[in-house]
Amino acid sequence: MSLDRRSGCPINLSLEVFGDRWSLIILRDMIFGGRRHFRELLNGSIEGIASNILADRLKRLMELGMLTKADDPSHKQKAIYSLTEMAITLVPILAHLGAWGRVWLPTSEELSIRAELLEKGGPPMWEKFMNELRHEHLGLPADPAAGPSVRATLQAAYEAVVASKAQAASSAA
Amino acid sequence: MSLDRRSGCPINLSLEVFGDRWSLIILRDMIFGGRRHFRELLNGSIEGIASNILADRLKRLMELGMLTKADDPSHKQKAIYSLTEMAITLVPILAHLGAWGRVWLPTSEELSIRAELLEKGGPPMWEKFMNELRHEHLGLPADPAAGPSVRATLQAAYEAVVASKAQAASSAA
DNA sequence: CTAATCTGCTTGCATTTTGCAATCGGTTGC
DNA sequence: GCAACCGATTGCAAAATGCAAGCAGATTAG
Repeated sequence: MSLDRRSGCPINLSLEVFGDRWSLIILRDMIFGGRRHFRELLNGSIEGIASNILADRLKRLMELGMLTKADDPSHKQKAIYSLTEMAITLVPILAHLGAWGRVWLPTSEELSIRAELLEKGGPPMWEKFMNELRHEHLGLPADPAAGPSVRATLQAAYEAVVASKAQAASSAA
Repeated sequence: MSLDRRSGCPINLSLEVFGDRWSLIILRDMIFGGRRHFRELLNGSIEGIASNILADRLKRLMELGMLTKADDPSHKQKAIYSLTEMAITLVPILAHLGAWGRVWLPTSEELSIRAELLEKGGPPMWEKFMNELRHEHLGLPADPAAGPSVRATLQAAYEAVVASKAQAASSAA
């Protein structure tokens, strides 16, 4: 379940890590959606991952060093998954990927608003976001002068688009 | 053979385009290796793609608008594949992907030197490279004051590492 | 106390995708 | 003429994926 190592090319090896249909989706939901539990990931992703695939990918991502797993102290049956630094440094790649997809692919408006804001925010916003993730997942100290979190900002923008679309739909009816 | 459209999320849609083990490898070989013909791609990639998979992916990438195909005027049986603007704008993503892989994965030295230079060159180098690709693949005018091509620069660095490794091996024997 | 619900998975099975090797009809260089 | 090369295609085995159901233990609502 580790790397095949078809070649030592950095692009090839990166593809061996998340060049499948689900690994990066899981990481996206953890990073941007703040999901930490199995069921949250299972029911939360709009693409509808199957539970056996999710279990397999979580295991694989742990073996590759992208995730860690711990007991949730509040619930003896809950496992809590955390991003490692290796996964947190994917943020710029996800930002670029979102920006590219927004330009060239038939994205939906409400789901691309986050990508748009993240692109406009640029590297400074990505750095701030990565520091917030380090705080949440690695226990590093939070920036005391931080203001609203990047995730909350993106989420608020998403909800505003959803609300304005609902408004437009109801006034049309 | 077009997009499944599991969701309208930009990251998801990007993954549906090149979130498999081969599509991005083919694009890498066209972009960085300058390959334009079926056989070049078949025999050129160190990962060893199978001919049926290559044929399938070329077809798929054409349907998605990432590649075009034309007759090679010098040979009635040769087809020449070209990158579209959509594919050329992947250069920054490939650069980030290479940089990430170089940090976190067991890359080989000779194959990661290109990623290192591309990372050091930053956005200005990426832009120059993209313009060179636009000249090669889209027929846009070349920058008259350009100097050596980015691809040639990267290739020379790769060959220098290979040569120095061969030197070290022979002096050890 | 008890029943329903929730927890992170696992199992069995059908379908789809991939990988491998051989091959094809046509073109080209010698 | 003939070997090498062109972009594929075919047949088949192996692996990955998708789907629905189920599992044992923990928790919670009534």
